[in-house]
Amino acid sequence: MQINSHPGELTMINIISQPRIRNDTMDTLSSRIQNGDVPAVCRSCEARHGGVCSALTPAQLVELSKHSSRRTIDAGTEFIGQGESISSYSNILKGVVKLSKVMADGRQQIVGLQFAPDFMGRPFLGESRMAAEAAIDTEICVFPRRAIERLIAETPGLEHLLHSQALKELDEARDWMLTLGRKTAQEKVASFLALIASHSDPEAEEKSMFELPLSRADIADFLGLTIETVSRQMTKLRKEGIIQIENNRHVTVPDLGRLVAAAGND
Amino acid sequence: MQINSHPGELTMINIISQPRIRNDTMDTLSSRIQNGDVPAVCRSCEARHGGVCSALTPAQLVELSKHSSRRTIDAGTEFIGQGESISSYSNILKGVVKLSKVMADGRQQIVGLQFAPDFMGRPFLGESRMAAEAAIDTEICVFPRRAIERLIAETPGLEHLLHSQALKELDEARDWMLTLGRKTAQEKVASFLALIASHSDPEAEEKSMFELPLSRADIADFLGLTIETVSRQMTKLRKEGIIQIENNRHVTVPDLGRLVAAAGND
DNA sequence: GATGCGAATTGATCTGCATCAAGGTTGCGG
DNA sequence: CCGCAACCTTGATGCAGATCAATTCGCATC
Repeated sequence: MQINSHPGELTMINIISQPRIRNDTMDTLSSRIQNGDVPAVCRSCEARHGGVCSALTPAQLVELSKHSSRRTIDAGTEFIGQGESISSYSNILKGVVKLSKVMADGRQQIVGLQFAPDFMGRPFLGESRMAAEAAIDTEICVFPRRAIERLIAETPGLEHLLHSQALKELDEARDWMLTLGRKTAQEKVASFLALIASHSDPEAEEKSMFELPLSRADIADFLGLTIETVSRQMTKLRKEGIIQIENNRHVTVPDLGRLVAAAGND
Repeated sequence: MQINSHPGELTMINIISQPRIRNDTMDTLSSRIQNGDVPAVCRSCEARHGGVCSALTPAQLVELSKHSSRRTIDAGTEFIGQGESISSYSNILKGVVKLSKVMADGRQQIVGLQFAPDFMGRPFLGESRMAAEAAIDTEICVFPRRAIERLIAETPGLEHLLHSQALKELDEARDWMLTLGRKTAQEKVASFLALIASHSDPEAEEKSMFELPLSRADIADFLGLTIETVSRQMTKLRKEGIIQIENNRHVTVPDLGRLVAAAGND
């Protein structure tokens, strides 16, 4: 296990003494929650609105926050191993996590990308069927397995929320199966870029600019290709004017429509 | 829509008058349910034990059975189209259903296989993101969308059951992503055979015999290959002694261990 | 700016699977 | 028993993407 905990940010208790950040906006968004009762740590937390915590009452938040802790995970560090037993769940607060499977001989496939404020963990199963690794610097809020499972049992809304997320991930996985099984290399790369664009800039209609959260090697593992093929297809898309590449990681898409067409989704 | 309804078997009401089948075994298995209160149609139904209905009380079963109907679907007929709006859910009672996605130019990928007593349908979403087609002759029990959603809201155990199935399907989809993205043609075919073997004969340790529920074309669409490649790899596996092929559809696996090794799962 | 190193690109060649093209098998209706 | 059609197998050839092999780029450190 290679979790990096920054001093003064590891536990909830330490964070409580920090100044609240962006509190005004949060209050606006969460008119239905009584902020006075919500733990201070949670008040500035994104996950309280989109993540698991949005299904909890203030009293439950208080209880859960006693057992949870924030962690910062550096890019490239694996924090759950394939086949490892699971003793905790977590919420992604910031960053991107890749879920991957490895074969005995080392062949690897990324089977999912998770963004904030996704919930991570496989409920009702003792061990992880894949590895989780931070693709870029990432912050998560970790809950002990026991606490979450108790909350699920007593809060139907929470199970509904996790069920919805599982269905969303299932839809994504099946979309990706079509990409892996039937698309050409160019379509695969375009599909990946379209996926990232839609996540980093959900309401963009035409133009989009973003930082790729994955290296070429990661992209290859996500698309079932090699690094070289990914690179060639990126240059091909660039020469066709569908994308512009600044710093290897920074991509501009002048016309999302053309990108989506190149991805084979017409 | 091409649903084939056999006269006398279409509605619950007609079935009520039929003799009960395998009633003794059923009673043994379901000691916790008062059979006297359970609708007669449901008493001989497999899905009452493994499927959605196992989470319902006898009173709920009675209510649901009033709105549900049995249907027989011939092999090869599509009964839900991609992008079609969903007005019902169903339980598979018998048979195999393939879920597939098609691209605009006709390329197709099977993204899931469902066996009895799986639940079919995408809760909380108005339209289907893929097509459903019977791979072999199949029987389903159809419930109106409204009825199921009402039951979910009032029965936490039902949502838990559907959540568990969604997680199971997600695990399967991700396993298949590894197969599609990183395995060779031979490993793909071996993986498919191993999958079918495990479904048709779950507790077999060494030897297994089964009927393939899919044609070569379907297998190709499931594996992201062509018919020809599937056929070649089947003969290759046969010549290597890993499988025996009787009638194109009937396969014998003398040593499951060797098959699993050929599938790349060591 | 020079140095060094991992990451990315680019080029040459190879190969696994697709594609194209015949046959062979099975089963059904006349 | 024959002929047709759907399905499967087998063979010959082509090509997309893998593999092998240099560069080149980006960026941090001195």
